[in-house]
Amino acid sequence: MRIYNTLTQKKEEFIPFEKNKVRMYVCGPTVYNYIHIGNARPAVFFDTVRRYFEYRGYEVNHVVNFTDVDDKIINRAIQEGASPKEISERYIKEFKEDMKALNVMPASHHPKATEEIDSMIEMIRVLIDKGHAYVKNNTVYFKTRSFKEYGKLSKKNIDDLEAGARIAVSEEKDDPMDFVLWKPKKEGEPYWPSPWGDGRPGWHIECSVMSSKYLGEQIDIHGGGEDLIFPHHENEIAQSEAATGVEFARYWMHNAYINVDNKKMSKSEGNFFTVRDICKEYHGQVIRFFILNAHYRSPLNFSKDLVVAAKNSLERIITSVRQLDYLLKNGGLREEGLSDSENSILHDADTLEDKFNAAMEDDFNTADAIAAIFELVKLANINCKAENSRTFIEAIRNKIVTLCEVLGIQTESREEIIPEEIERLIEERQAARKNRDFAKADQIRDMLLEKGIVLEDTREGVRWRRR
RNA sequence: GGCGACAUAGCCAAGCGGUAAGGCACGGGUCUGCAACACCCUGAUCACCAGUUCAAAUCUGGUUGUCGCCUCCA
Repeated sequence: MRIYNTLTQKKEEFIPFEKNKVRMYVCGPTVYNYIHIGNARPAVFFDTVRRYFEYRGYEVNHVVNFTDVDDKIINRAIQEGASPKEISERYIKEFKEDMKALNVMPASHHPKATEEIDSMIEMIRVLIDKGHAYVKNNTVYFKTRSFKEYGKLSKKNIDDLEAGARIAVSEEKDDPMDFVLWKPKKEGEPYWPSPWGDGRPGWHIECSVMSSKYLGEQIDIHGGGEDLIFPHHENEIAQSEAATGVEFARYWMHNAYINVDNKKMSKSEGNFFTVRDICKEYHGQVIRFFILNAHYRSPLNFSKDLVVAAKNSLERIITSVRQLDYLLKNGGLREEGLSDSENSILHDADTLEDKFNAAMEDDFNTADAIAAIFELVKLANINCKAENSRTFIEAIRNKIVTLCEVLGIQTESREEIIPEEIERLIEERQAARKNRDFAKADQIRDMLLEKGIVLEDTREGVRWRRR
């Protein structure tokens, strides 16, 4: 298994701290709004990473935090006349709903920043004790220059940063690059007591703390969007390694953005599409498929046309599985074992499975993995007939379904039982067709189409599906 | 100014030194009463220039263009 590590800018062999176990932390959302399609990318991608590891027999401890105290949440609360807690709780709920639509499994742990304040205070205290942080006016700052390796992830050096700094230099800080670990309370904002006065934690300290609490001081993989590299992840490294003295995370994985018109999409730009809105028109599976169809480190453009293309593309896989299910149910398949030619085809299918695995082993090349699935689909479409053996059809079908499932793509027919009404109409239409009463046959087909039922006359009989 | 990424057929997208995966769309055909599904056929020398090499989309240098980080942000 090879993973591209932002830290070394190279693909590296994955060697976990503990054999067959993966400790993975992925920065989660600040919960003040519905998530947009760009936020969906890391969620879907790292969920796929987790699924792949599990498929390969690893035990994955996957942590995704909720940043539930933050300026944006507070602003939103003021706007809506609600409390920050109401806002964050509402959007945590909505986030989980979107995850469900995208078929993203709940993480092993979903810690909330506001429930980990004690641990944050503890870590800040350690940093002060070790001389990596200082207090001024009830504010605690991290002393960036005290951490010699600062900049090792983002490949920046402090002097360059200061030269190009665009922020007004706070006269309070010893150095412009120092960042806040604890900030004092402001009127009307949530606060917690601390040795440095009432206040709340800075953003970066949250992740350092939640990561070490749920995964230990050292983790295998730390993930997130590439915009988090600096300053967020750089600061996390500084805090964690300054506090513990050991390497924080071995593999840093960052996904590229989803763009609109080749421009970054972000909440602050306002050029974004929420997952919720897209799901009104397209199944969450389509979005998931759209995301996985490109390599996670390549920028991906979003547009309706591209989603439609993804939908049609995914439909091809689903149709194939539906046909196989149809054969298994209605095909009158041979019950004896495999013929020589079937064995040979199954061998080809195994080769494609190997291709799928090799693609995933190579830094999670989901695009290549999907290509392997399509080749498998073609193999099935060409070779799977009613004359085949049940064992054969089942083997092919299960292979496609399993590989799709590794990517979190569901192919199972949603409806197993044909409602009697539809079944009756299909029979009626078949009778009409037999009598060459095509007008009546078409009338029934149109009627069902209006109800969202598409009929397909195959050699093995009539198949139907929902639009 | 510093750091980084990218440029492959109409579109999306793999490729990581050995002679261009896969998908969508278009067109032609087979199947079908018609349709849908499926199948077959059809398409690129990889932004440009120079170099390294027996061999480059893949390595090096340069040019052009696009984007991102350096400020909350997936």
